[in-house]
Amino acid sequence: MKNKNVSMAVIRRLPKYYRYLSELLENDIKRISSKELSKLTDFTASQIRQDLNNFGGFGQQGYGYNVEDLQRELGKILGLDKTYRAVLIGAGNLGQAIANYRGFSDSGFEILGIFDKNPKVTGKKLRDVEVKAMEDMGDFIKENDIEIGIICTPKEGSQEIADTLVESGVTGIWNFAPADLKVPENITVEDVHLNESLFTLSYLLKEKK
Amino acid sequence: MKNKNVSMAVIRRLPKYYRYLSELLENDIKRISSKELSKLTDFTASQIRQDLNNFGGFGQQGYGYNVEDLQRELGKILGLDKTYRAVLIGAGNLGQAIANYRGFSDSGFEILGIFDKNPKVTGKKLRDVEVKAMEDMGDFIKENDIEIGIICTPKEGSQEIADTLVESGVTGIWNFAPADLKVPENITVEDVHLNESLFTLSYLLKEKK
DNA sequence: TAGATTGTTAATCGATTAACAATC
DNA sequence: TAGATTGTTAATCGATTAACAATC
Repeated sequence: MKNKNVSMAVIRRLPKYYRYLSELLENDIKRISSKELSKLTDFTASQIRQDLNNFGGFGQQGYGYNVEDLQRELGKILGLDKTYRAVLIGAGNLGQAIANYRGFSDSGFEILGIFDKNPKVTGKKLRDVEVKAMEDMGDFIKENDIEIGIICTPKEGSQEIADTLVESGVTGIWNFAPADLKVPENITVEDVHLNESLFTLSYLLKEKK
Repeated sequence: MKNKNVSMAVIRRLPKYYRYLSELLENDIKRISSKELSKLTDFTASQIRQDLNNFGGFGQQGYGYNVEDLQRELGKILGLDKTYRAVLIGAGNLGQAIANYRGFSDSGFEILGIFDKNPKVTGKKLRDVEVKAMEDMGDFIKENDIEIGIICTPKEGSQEIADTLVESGVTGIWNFAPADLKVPENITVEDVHLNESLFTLSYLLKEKK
């Protein structure tokens, strides 16, 4: 698999390919050309072929791509064939929403521990997982081989939480706190900055006037 | 204000500038150079100057930028000086989290109506707003001059909801459903595709091994 | 004034699009 | 086989970085 130096632009398009291929599969469509996939995704056919060829030659001249094969291969490329062990920090509104989000466990992400610093919340259960105190997090991560931390706290304290996660052995962080976390370069952080998304919407609304 | 044809890449950096400038302002820092801002944001100083100059010459040679002025100007550029009237559709986990999210009303977004198709949910209150039946949405939007619709439903039905929103006069959609909504080109859609973010994290984790 | 730093033009880099030979 | 469509190279486009004159 020749997947060296794939640009972030390409990587962020992969989930969309995967989504449409999964839809096609559900609808029992067997084959698709880059041209047809272009209509669905709004990427150009040329770009689609370029993107896919970063990972291998999945198509066939004169035919196109086999939907089932390509979907499965993209799933592998995205790492969806494996399961990840995760903890979630911050059992507020957003944390609860993420913990209860089904699409999440469906994609192979298991939330094994939930932590909150608020004693009023600890002890409660979310999806069969009891909310524990922040102090217990480090040991829990080590004992349970946790790979991913999901930060659903306010920005205050988020850096300290990230530090603890990294010290305890987590390699990836899904960060919903509106802050840029500083982590060693071997650690992956994927941000979901709702504020920034909202501000972008605000800007675009104003411009369209 | 010479803000024609500003690229999306630039626009998506603006909220980050705004966030750091707001932090500097809180810490009573009066001035900042592009070089210093570069250290905070991890964008290059050159890029920062280019970006800002899309909207005007906010700096002063030999001095840098006045934090308070620049923060205020960026707020205006992002449209944060105005309030937006919004409705939210889908009072599930995520919908509740968004409805209760404070940073949201703080940024000038008011959720005036919440709608759900589930009769078990309608009638309940979220943040003083009663959840209404889907059928009432169109009229509510027209009567209350709603500008923004926030879609927090599953992908099933999300396109129909978008259609109703647009028909009723909404001009912007904040979309959390994992689908690409088809809307007329004068309508703005800002997507938050949690699935795609998660898949990207999954991919990156696998690569770092 | 001298030093610092902007605003802006020019150079570079990277990503997208176009073209087409290979081939199913 | 003829038609279709890929994989891949070359051309174009756009975004980032570098450089520096203007100027506070």
